[in-house]
Amino acid sequence: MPPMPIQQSPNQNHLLAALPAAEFERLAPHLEPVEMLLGDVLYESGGLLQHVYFPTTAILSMHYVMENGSSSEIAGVGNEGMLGISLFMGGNTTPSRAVVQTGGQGYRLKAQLMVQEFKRAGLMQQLMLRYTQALITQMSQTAACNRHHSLVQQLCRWLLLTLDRMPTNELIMTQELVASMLGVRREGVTEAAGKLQQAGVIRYRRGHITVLDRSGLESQVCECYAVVKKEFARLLPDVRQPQDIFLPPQPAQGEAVVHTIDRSRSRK
Amino acid sequence: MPPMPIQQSPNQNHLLAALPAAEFERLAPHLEPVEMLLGDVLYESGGLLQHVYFPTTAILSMHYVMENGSSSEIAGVGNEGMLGISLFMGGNTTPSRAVVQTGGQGYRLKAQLMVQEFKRAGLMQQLMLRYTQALITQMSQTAACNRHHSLVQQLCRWLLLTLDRMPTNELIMTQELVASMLGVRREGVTEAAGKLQQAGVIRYRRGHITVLDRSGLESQVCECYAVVKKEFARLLPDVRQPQDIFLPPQPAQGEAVVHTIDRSRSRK
DNA sequence: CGGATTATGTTGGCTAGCGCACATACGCGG
DNA sequence: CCGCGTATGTGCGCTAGCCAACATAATCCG
Repeated sequence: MPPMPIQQSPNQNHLLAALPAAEFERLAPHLEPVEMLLGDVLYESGGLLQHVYFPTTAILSMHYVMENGSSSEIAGVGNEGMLGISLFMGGNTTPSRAVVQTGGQGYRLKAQLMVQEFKRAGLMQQLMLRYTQALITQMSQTAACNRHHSLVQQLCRWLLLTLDRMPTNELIMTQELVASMLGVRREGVTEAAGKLQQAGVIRYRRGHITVLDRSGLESQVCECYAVVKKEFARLLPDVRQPQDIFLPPQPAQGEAVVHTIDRSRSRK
Repeated sequence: MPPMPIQQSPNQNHLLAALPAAEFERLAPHLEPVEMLLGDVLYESGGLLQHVYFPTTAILSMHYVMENGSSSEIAGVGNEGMLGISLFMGGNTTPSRAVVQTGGQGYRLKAQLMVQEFKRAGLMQQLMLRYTQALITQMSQTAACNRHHSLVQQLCRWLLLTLDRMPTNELIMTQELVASMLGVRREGVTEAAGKLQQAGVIRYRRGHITVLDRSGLESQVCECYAVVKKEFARLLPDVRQPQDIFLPPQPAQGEAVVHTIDRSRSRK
């Protein structure tokens, strides 16, 4: 069937929704609704950014492709955020590329208008900067997670983050694709997903992954998911939050820390 | 011997040096020279930022410490950059901690003054945002590198990045410390460093690592180093660049590494 | 309906890096 | 100049995840 033009509204994107009326009105006429298909490349590595994107139902993904062909996701962008921060950060390009991870809708805004609005130094600017800060947390957490946690844990993290950006609990996505997101082999994903299916947490068939038991994911995921969620909640509190946020027993921030650089990685 | 008060000047920091005269003059009276000792913790995870730091001879490091005690460097900050971006990005804290990786001098600026200056939306702001963008590249490249490259390659990358921030070619640093930076075992570093020493590229003794042959490092390092360097050069071209820059076949010059520090919270 | 395409399952061998448990030796401080 | 504290060297078993080469099966499409 043809892609039916589903109704969407800009305020399905949390950042747009959080804009004060005045700023929103100024932008609204220029928000161009776009349909994005799975696999579409929105930014090529090193290319100039023509638009910024505010997904509503689509999910986007920033990638880095290495010389040897392997790739890793750097960060994902759903209706909680936007794609194209490097525009107002000063470079007009990024060394990463951006692709559509889940087909759907969104809005885009011409680069020049975005920069213009940013330079007004209003709430829009503040919002964008805070979002960027949250994105930085997500990226650095991913770096640490890549290093220290198992594939299954990382898969759980990725599924939860993706789930939070979705209206349903079914991802349209091959294991191959998931593998390229996590930067691992497809077989590795098959194995990890197999374990989760065995545990009754997910079910999958050709190109579809359905989450049956969200709390099952939460019980296996590493701390990284909660850290990212918490930081988003802290930085963008006024922004509508996904239904259920996973925040374990965590009492407060300001944990017991050692005084010098951690020298005993094996101290449990 | 006592730590002799070595002469330093704010323009030894590339970001400060790149400020237009007017903005620099405004800030100068408030730049407070500080001596930072190896191991000092400038920001604790989740703590409030009291100052931003502009290293001149010191090298700082942003870390993330995981629940199981293992840790990874997220980004380093030397005289090419500053510590404390989350201040003007909107959060007043970061989930990461910042420590002194190489003792030395620098300047710090009270948080409030920094924010004030940033809000003037002058060149200072632009500079800070560009720096942040470069930092993002460094972080995401690290994430990908963690995933796809060997320990030796990563060690080379780290050594080169650190070298670029140093006046000499000798790091005061134990293998244990390097290990905690890279997020690997100490024994792994011993092995990797052993290989490099065997190849005549470095020499080390108890707590000292001397780089004998920079080009040797460059020939073994992965692409990640060049990507980061190139991005810094692109985003901060007006900023004074370190002496020798590694950019293989590339015509353009490029170099500048970013780091941020703040010792406000725990001072020994 | 049937064949081509593509996603997933499986297997075996391989290696990097982990964890642990030491041995050794450097060099600072008394 | 001696000695202890700590940085470094090594060895061994182990495991996660890699690489390659398939077998099987679901879906698309003619």
